[in-house]
Amino acid sequence: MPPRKRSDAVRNEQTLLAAAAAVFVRSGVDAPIREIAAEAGVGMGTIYRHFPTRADLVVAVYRHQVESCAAAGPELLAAADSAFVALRRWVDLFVDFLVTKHGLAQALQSDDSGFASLHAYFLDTLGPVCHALLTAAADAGEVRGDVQPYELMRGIGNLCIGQADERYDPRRLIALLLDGLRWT
Amino acid sequence: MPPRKRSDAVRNEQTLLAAAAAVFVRSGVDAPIREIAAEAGVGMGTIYRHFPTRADLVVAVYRHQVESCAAAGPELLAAADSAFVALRRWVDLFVDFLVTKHGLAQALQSDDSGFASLHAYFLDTLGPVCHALLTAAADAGEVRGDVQPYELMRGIGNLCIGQADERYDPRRLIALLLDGLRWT
DNA sequence: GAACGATACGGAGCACTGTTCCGCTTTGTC
DNA sequence: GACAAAGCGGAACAGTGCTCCGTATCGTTC
Repeated sequence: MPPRKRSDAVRNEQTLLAAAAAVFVRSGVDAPIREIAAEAGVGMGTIYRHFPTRADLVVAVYRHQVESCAAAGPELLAAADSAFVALRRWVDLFVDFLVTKHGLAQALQSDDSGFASLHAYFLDTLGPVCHALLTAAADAGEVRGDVQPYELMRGIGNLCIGQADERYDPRRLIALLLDGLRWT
Repeated sequence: MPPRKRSDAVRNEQTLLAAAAAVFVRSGVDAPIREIAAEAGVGMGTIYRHFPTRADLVVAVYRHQVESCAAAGPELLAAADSAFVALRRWVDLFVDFLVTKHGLAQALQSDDSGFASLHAYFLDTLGPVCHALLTAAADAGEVRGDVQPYELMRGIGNLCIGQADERYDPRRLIALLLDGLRWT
């Protein structure tokens, strides 16, 4: 069996998660590693030891929220009158999550190697949920059946990139996209 | 009247444009300034003197193509049977332009100060064209009338971000978006 | 074609960031 | 208390944007 972790390591990991969460809010998920290290009061080596890539840190910080979003999918499907409504509500949750995390949508598309596994994590966790909603809506004849979960999620993520202002509300365009999904 | 420009300055500006075009193809519009300088065989100071910000260089390299895209708008409107078809064709041109310039769509959304004026240039040049197409289609009752050119262009630009592959074709989602535009 | 002021050039230098690496410290155990 | 293993800190290196100024080149004037 693996040896128990040292108490200082456990403590530092928690400290780091809290610090990263605070810094992400303040400076976005692209914040300099040094800034997170300073916020946590640890050295940079400590961050890299616990979270070898930036994606690991981002995933750790947002894991609960992502999983909660994943869990909401089946619930919405069971509760809503139509599968399309469930899909729309789930997309709302997804969008709410993305737009409140500065730079996260951008990071999801970044080809920066430090973010490589972020893409994969989101896809693995939320992809099946999106697939279920999409399939249900397609089976009910509420949306066309030739759209894949991957492209829908990526499209939605892309539409969330950039600072929203009074001239650009990602939700408006995403609503348009979902309308386009329906039989024409 | 302003004094004539020095011949070496004129020559260098042309050399730089050619070099930048080549490097943008190879390494994207985010390529290091040093790489462009090396390609052109000039010092970095020379680049910054001619093109103070990266956006200036990008605009200079792509000016002709952007203007040609802008010019196509009215022509398509005059030639096509319906305003919606004209809009769709124009969007195709816009998308073709964006997806063939690695990193350009990303740059358009970047809040990096070096790209700040790029956004403005695209908006100034293509915004009115998009507005005309959108208005014509709305007047013909072919699309809803509550969508602004800015949000449409930005949405399309966003959908073009990231490497297209067999799982993600920006054109598919943009077609969906345009379909959503017709929904009343 | 020589001299000269204006213009432009080159690249060293600074600031900032990601990432690695290794000597030092802390922890848990005996 | 002593010891090995685990963990820590931050100096150091590499890549990049951008500035600044000594030097080189150009165009003009005589």
